[in-house]
Amino acid sequence: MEALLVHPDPPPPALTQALEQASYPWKAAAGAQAATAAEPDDGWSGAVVCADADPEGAFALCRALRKRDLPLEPLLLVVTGSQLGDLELREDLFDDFCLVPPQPAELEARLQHLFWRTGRGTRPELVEYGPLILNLETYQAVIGGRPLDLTYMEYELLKFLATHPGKVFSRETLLSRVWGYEYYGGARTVDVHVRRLRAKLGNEQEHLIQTVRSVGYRFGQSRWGI
Amino acid sequence: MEALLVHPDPPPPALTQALEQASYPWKAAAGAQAATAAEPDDGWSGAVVCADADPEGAFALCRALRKRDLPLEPLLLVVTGSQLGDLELREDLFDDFCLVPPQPAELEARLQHLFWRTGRGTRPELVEYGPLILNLETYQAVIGGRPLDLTYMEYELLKFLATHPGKVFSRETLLSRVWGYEYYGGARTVDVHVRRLRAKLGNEQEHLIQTVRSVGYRFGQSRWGI
DNA sequence: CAGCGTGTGAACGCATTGTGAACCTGCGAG
DNA sequence: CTCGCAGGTTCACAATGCGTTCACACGCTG
Repeated sequence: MEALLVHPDPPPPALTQALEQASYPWKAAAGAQAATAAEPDDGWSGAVVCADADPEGAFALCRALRKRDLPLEPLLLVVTGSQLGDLELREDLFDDFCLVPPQPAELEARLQHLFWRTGRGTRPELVEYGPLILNLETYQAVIGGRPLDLTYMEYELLKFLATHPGKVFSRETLLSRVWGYEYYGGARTVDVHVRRLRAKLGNEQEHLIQTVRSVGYRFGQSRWGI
Repeated sequence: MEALLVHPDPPPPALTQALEQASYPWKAAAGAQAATAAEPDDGWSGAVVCADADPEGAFALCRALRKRDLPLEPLLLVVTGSQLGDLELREDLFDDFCLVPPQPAELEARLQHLFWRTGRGTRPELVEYGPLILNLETYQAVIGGRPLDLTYMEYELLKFLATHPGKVFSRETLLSRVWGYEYYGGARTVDVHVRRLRAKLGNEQEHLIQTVRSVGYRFGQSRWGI
């Protein structure tokens, strides 16, 4: 996801903390010029403008962002309680607002709703490891840009392994954590699924799942290269 | 100015106090029926729904208000901090939200902004995805220029799926979000409606609704670019 | 009553999955 | 160096779980 434009530069700690906690990428900019200079190739995904310290500058920035060829949306304004009255004649400068200090959960919900409204969809939940990307919402997997057509159990197994990279799991552990039932008899089950996974990963990437003899399987590189 | 619809009946004192202070006229209603019964001749000017005491009832009311011939707008939801997570898949049920206890100044500013937005908002109210266009005002659907003759449930199901492209939904989720009741017994219902939808979409487009085995259904392709 | 929309149970077909057995491989013992 | 074996890989096949499809019942509306 592209970055959010955040004002001012540097932003107040409470705001950055809330953004980090909601795991939205962001870049700060002091003014309209800086915002244009630092803009990502695909454009800003939105803006969060904090108006408590320098209201004039903040509103000026909002106005500039709205006057561009492609008006920047969505724009979330952060204001103090005493500034609420100032919003009345500036309704066109923002899409939503919240009060200082911004609460992470509220900020996240507001951004979520704004992105939904502006049609950009939701931020996908991803599991990433090197060339592998698992999209937990769409149940799709991609390795090095190539989509993987995985069955349900394959996906679940890969998801479990990829969320604990480097760690070795015994077959029993995998059976109970991925399959969800107690192990009774079929350790081969894991082997075969690992094999099918490796086959679908392809020659290039099949080393991502390593066999640890007499122990189990590990996903990804161990720190020691073994 | 026409009255705001307020839920529940009676509303929490903090809410009424804030509304009085902001001098918005209002009437309380406990549910969808009461809301229809008490509706002014010119319709509600908007709604403020407080969800802290009875979330299920509140969301049901929102859904009902949105499903009317003329969906009620704007709709402001009042929630507790712990309910923020519940908003994620209900983005279509409200236009803005604020936290309990509602602060008069914030509530006034939010209502002000909502009225401004809906007053001059650009709202053809379209849902678009590739060749598919849903006109939420006229309840018509078009695929690749060809009009679709959908039944009510088919339209609702397609609308829900198309507003969350790429995301996989279980049958239970679809039942509770589209049908609006708790699942008891009929997962086949979803299958059959999906089948009827696919049939009407035609051979060309039926792939828009994909089956994710052991999980559910997905509309459209996921986007990896973001 | 006919027609339509909708929900539900049952039959069917097939992809997925689990399992046993054969085969391979690495490693230690002798 | 060779042998034996424990453990891993691969294969083939059967069972089962899941989705699709069909047929029908129910309720509503004209």
